[in-house]
Amino acid sequence: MTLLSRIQHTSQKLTAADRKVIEVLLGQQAEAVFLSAAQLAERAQVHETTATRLAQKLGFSGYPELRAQLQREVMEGQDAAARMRRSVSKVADGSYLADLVQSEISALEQLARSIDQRDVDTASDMIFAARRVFIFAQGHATAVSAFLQRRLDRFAMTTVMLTGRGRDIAERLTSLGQDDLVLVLAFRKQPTDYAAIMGHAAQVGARTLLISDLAGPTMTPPAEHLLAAPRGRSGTEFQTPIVPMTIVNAILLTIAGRHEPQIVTKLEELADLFDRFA
Amino acid sequence: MTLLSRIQHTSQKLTAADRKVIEVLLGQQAEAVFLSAAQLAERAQVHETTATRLAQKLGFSGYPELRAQLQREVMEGQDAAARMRRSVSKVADGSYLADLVQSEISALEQLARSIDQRDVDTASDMIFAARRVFIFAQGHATAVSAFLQRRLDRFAMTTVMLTGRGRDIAERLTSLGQDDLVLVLAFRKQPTDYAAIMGHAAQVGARTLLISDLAGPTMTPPAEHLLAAPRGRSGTEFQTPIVPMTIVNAILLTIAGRHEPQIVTKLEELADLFDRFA
DNA sequence: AGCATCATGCAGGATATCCTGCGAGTCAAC
DNA sequence: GTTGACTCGCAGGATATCCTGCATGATGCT
Repeated sequence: MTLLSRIQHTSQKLTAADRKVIEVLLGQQAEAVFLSAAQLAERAQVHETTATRLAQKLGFSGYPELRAQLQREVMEGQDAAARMRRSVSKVADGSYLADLVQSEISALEQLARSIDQRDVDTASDMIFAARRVFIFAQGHATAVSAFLQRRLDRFAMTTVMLTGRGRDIAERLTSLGQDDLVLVLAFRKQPTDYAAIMGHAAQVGARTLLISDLAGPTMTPPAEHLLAAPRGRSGTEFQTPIVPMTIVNAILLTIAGRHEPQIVTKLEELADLFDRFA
Repeated sequence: MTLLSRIQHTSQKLTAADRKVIEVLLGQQAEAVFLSAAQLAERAQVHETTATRLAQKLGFSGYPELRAQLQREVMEGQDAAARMRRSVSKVADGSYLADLVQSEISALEQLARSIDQRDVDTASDMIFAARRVFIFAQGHATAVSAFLQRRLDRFAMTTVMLTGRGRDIAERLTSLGQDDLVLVLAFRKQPTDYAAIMGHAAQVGARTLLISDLAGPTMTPPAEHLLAAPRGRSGTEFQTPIVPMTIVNAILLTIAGRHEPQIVTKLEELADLFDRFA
């Protein structure tokens, strides 16, 4: 039973003080969900007791239950995606494709909420300004890094892949200088060589950019700039590279958009090159 | 100071248990704002104490302060999300990220309409039944194929990558037999070697599967089974691998789901299962 | 192996939050 | 004016929530 219907159902027995409380409760829902009985009462200019008794009048065992109900309602109201997800999984059970699409969509919605365009701008500028871009990725992240590298090459940027282990990376890192950028793609947990690479970058004055998921903020040492968003299905381990892939695409689009003149001509030159080979 | 920046700033001092808590905190923000220290700790599978101490490490006087900070940020974030959703129509404000997310979402919705789960089932069975899977991909499709190969390897399947040009491919194709499957990832236009590969496969009796976009139906000779969906942003030069990537993920999920003792319907349960393979 | 350092869990106390018995005040009916 | 019904606030107890000292165990270094 919804809070509103409970209120209507009990409206005859409500006092003036009760109505004051309800006014705050419904009028400031977004904040009210966090308030204790005393805080709520203070906003409504009534005594704390009134809050407790109102909750009981409305059929709850006490104030905390009332608040929990309000929390549920507010969350559902705002999470339209959740509502959709429920109905879909109910209709199309056994359809992995439909389920997957649904969860990817909500992951993308979450992405838009997690990262601001300004952060993307910063990342784009860092890449565009770099003399060379060293891309570090391991495991599943290589799928994203391969894509990124191809695109940056198209933009006529110089990229260096850091894919192997220890030694291989160290060798390729020797030339790293202060005009270069180290771009790390890492998910789930901090890669073994992460600290060493970041440490070296800091030492030679290279800039650092980390694209990650929830593990991003915990990696140490921290990168100069971080783009991180949860990769779908909070709590579960099932995660696809869709979200980081989209982050990368947003960066690429931004580079293209903000530096259109240069990029476009590079692409045209490339088209000529292709023609000559074909 | 934002919670995220505090986490980054303190990342050196964070323990494994701390990270678990942070994962829940950020991954399930919407719900975490309501949880008590004990409830949060339970979700993160750590002791309540950890929550308290994490809050102090991050510079709060205690857990309640941390939660209050999270509440503030979530509330602001929701305002921001609402603002963004409202201004989605006018993309001119330079928010490439928001625009991109929006178009990816509609591309995914289109995908769910274009491909039926039964087609995914067929593809999954073909892959699972194959002795070896030969994966052919070129250009941007390699990003997807690399991902697919990694996953199939985790399923303990035998994969062979066909990536190079002409000669390289021919050499690796010599062993192709009738128990094998040729899986082609190709977008935009038919790759140069496509016809040769498909021809050879037909000759030796190998099965063929094509994952593609709008160009798929026009490729000749046709593959035995085709999974194709438009990749959004029709007409634009910039196309992302999100849709084919999601097709591949659906296939992988289906394989995992159909060949596991227990029949699982929920994606949550599948996630665990999938993780066991991954 | 031995030691130091640190992370983690436990137990108990401190605090915040909530509930309830009691009484003062208000109002209307008689 | 008295009574009764009701609202509201207070105070104290009950409970939930949180914090901290201590012990244990893990880890790493010498």
